[in-house]
Amino acid sequence: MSTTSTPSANRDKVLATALILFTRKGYFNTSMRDITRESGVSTGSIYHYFRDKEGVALALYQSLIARMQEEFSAIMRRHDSTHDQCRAVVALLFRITESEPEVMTFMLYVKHREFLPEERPVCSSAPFEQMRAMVQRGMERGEIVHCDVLVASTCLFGGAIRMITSRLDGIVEQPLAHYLDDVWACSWRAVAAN
Amino acid sequence: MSTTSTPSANRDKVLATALILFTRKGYFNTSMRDITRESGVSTGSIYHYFRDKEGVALALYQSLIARMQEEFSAIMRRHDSTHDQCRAVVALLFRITESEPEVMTFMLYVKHREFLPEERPVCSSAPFEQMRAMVQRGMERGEIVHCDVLVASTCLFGGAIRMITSRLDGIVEQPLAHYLDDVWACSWRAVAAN
DNA sequence: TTGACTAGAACGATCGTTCGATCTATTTTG
DNA sequence: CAAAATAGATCGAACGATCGTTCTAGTCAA
Repeated sequence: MSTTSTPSANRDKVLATALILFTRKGYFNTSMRDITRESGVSTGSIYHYFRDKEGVALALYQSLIARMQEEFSAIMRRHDSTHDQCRAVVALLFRITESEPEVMTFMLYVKHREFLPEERPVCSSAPFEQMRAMVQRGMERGEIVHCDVLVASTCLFGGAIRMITSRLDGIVEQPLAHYLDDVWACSWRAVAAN
Repeated sequence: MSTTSTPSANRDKVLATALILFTRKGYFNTSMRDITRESGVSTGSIYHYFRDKEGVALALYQSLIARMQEEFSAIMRRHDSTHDQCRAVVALLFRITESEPEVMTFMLYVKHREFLPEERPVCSSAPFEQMRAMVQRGMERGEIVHCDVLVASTCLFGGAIRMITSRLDGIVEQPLAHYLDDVWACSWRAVAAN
């Protein structure tokens, strides 16, 4: 099967399937046989593209991190003030949570340490550092109250991020867009300079 | 029947060992053999006290939830205003994070759904509902700005909770007590009525 | 004697991974 | 240009390791 249209079509199929299964059932509850069955790609092919099961998870993780990093960079280019940048970040995260919940689940809600022991925690990945950089700059500009950068960015984004995990948990019933204005009002008030 | 339990020392030893191993290596990376080796309790004894591996995790989870529920109830009894209650909650969580990081890790940072599929998510467990109840009451009293209760409690505690997970991740280097005042200032400002 | 508890060898299932065979498309050779 | 050679993909049966759990036997207190 799978008349190779592009050489790496199967590679992408494996990654897409892994994202679904890893987020739905968890990494350890997903066997390689599950991935071959759901993706239609044979064991041999998977091991041709990836070193092992961990390699699949790693490739997935890095591709999602990279994507997020690009989107954040675009936001930083598009908006000037820290206020607008950070609000755009929250809006983006809310949007992705609704349209691609698996992506958000894998980024925020999966405990990577358990199956990617080499990898640093998500919180120290590039996108999170970009968020801290925005806050840092906002502090220098006087937009954000002067205090520890870690504290400020944690408080600024903490509410929104917990809102996302609550939504992924099914605690929040309405689409996140419905809460965006309220959440942002609270979040910004927490760190606004005046 | 059910005589007042003089709970077997071995049962507690298993739970204590499981807490350490589950949080250090993860549930799926911890084998029953690991638990027998580290606890010194034989396989047969473990299966005498617990139905299966999941039963160990479940007992652990429920005991920690119950303990937290009690501590929160004590806080609600001890303090009057919502402001003081919620601040005491954050202070307590920060304190536990430092003195018993495994407890906090297991409560906040472990993805229970993967090995306790029957259990509801942490966010809808009793302690989290207590937190929401405090906020609700604060809103009725006029201490907290009137908006969706879920939004308010998420924003009020979101920063602190993310601070905890960051600390558990090793991103935050100072003991959490060092940040308590700043974090609480931000958190309360996010939802304070005036 | 009974029943709660301890012990650890053994079992069956399942897992991640390997391996040799086969197919296909591209490149090299005669 | 045709044929042969090479390299990249694909496939799935089979392997060895490890897992959670069971089972039988034994201990000890009441």
